[in-house]
Order: sequence, then structure tokens, then C-alpha cells
Amino acid sequence: MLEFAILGLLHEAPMHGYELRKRLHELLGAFRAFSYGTLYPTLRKLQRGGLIVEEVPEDDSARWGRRARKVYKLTAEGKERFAELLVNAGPQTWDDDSFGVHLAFFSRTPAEIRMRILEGRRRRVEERREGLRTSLSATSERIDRYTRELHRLGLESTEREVRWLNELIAHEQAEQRERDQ
Amino acid sequence: MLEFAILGLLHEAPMHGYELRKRLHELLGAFRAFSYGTLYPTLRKLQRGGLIVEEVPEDDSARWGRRARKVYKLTAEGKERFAELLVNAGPQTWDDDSFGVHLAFFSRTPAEIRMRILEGRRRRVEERREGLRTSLSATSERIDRYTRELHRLGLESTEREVRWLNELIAHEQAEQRERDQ
DNA sequence: TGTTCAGTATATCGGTGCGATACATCCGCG
DNA sequence: CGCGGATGTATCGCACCGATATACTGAACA
Repeated sequence: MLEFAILGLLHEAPMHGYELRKRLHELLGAFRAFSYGTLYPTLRKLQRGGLIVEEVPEDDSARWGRRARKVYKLTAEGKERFAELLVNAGPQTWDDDSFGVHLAFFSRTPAEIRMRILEGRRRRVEERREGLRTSLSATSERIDRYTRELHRLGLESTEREVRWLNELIAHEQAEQRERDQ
Repeated sequence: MLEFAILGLLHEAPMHGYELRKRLHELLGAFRAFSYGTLYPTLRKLQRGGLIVEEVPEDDSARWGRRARKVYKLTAEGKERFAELLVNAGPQTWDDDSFGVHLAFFSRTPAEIRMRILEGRRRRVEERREGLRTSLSATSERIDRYTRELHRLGLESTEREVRWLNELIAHEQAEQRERDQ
């Protein structure tokens, strides 16, 4: 997931770790965080795989004190890999974690794939909603007031997300019609 | 987190792994899942720590074919440990993951601690809300339509959660007043 | 001038939890 | 009789988090 996000962000411009993390936060706003404890090892892994290259700027202007400031740049293989991941819409794509990240790169995702992701996500959220509806209607004695409140909040939020997804899907369809006519 | 949940559930009755997982799902309804890949190793760990004991029933009625069906039971140390965890309301308690689990055991949590958790969670969600408000009002060109939609959904859901928390807090205060008078 | 503090920056480590997979049994339905 | 779906235990590799350590910069303030 983080691998995908890094590759996507480096399309904008070469960046160093700290910058990458800030952009990640901006982009995902509260949906996903990614700590340095994940970021730096992933950068290392990407580097080993030849998907990015590290450049320590030699000129003083780009340097920052005596401390090295490693700038990462996409390679051709990295761009290729990102393009693959972009159109790869499977069941894990509908997960809470992945969905937000994929959405953040939607403007670079083909319309057809966007639709698949949106509809898959909707199916997923609807399943969760039905589970919560069932648990709330079954007036079991095993479930106390607080748990019921928790489920109520969950139900509301899944309902809201389904509505939100419907709007996005409708918008996609309208755009599709425009392109067709 | 899972350790806390297992200890809490075993207060209801001794259970085996599969049962534990089902109850966990019922209780947390979509907020947290816990796979077997976590459950069984945690059970093992709890056992090593002397917080639970394993009992393989000898009589045929409780057996299940020739296959062992291990039933886990709380020890005195386990009960003690749960009581400690119950009143332990720190910053990690306000996290998405922990909050749901703590709420599920709220009826066994002292009123004072319930209040601390609810208020801490509210602070946490309000911070997130402010971050999203800022990002949405800053009409940056770096943020595309889809990302903005993602933030809009996030803002709506944090706003909703704050209202929900306010209701719970008001209810707690009303109960407190009743107890006092 | 000195100091202090928030922000910028890289890095590691232990621990939690997930997803896939394997394996075995039980029971109801056709 | 067989077969699928629920019940049940278990492991392995992987992703990620939170705490922590280290170090430099620039602006505020005394």
C-alpha cells in the first residue's frame, strides 16, 4: 500500500522522506497515517528493487547543512510498476485502508477501473451495513447499551458512505455519457 | 488490544478460540476484526503468562469427535490484569482501534474512567476534524476532485462522531446527577 | 550575544495484527 | 451416499505502528 503511494507521489516530483510523509498526510487526511518506521524501510526496499534511485545532491544549494538529505527519484521500472498497480483492482482494493489510497490517485486511473473500484467498495460497505442492521434489530440481551450505541454509529457511517459512493458513481456515469455522445 | 478483549470476554464464560472470535465480531461489529493469525498466538501468550488456563474436556459430551477442543478459562491473575486494563485510560485509548474495544466493555468500567475515555476520544476526533476543515478550505491546486471528496466524507464522519460522543457524554452526566441527588 | 524551541530530517527496533493457507471434523440436504 | 458449509486449530511471511535516538536549522526572545 505504502509502496503504491510512494510511487504515485514521486510522479509529481523527486522528494525526500520527510516531504513524502507530509504529502502523504495531506493526501489521505486522517484515513491513513504511515509512520517513519514504515516509510524508511519501504524506501530501502523500493531502492533495492530498482524502482527508485537515491540521489544525495552534491551542490551546496541543495544541501542542508552537513546533514545528507536523500532525494528519491522514480526509475522507468518504477513508473511501469505504478501503472500496473493502478489498474490492479482486486478484493483487497475495497478494504478501508487501500480504498483511500487508490482514490487519492484516481485522476490517473482509467475510467473503467475507477468504476470497478467504486462499485466493489460499495458492495463491501453494503455488506457491513447489513451485518450492523441485523445485529441492531436482533434485540439480544447479550448486547448492552454501549455496544448498541457503537453499532448505531457504525450503521450511520456505512449508510453515509453508501450515499457518498452513489454520488461518485453517478458522476462517473454522467462523465461517461458525455464522452460517448 | 486483543489481549484486553479476550480477557474481557472470558468473564462471561470459558470459551474456545472459534467461539471467542465470533463473540468478538458480534461485539465490535465491523470496527475491528481480529484474524486467527492473531487470536491463537495471543491465546498462547496469555497462557504462558498465566492469565488463562487451557482445559481439554475429558468427557465425551464436551468433546468434538476425536479432535481436541481447547477451552480457555480465566485465572485469578487474568481477572486482576483485566481490572487493571479497564481503568487504564491513556492517549492510545483514544485511537480508532482501541476506542471501540474499550466501549464494548464500558458497563464494567467505572463511571469516572468512562468519562475520561469519552472526553479524550472527543478531543482526538475534534483534532482530526479541524485538520480536515483546514485542508478543505485551503483551495490548493495540488488537491484534485477525488481527494477533496475523500476529505469531505472524512469531515462529515468526524462531525457525526463528535455529535454522537456529545450525546453519550450528556447521558453519562445525567446519570451522574441522578446518583448524586 | 547566547539560549531555547519548534520544525526539518534520517533511522531502527520490538511488537501487534493481517491474509493466505493447511488440515480435520461435523451435519444437513439432495 | 456424497458434498458443501459451518466448526475448529494452527502457522508463516509480511505490513505497519509507536517509541526512541540522533542531529541540524532558523527564528524568537532576553
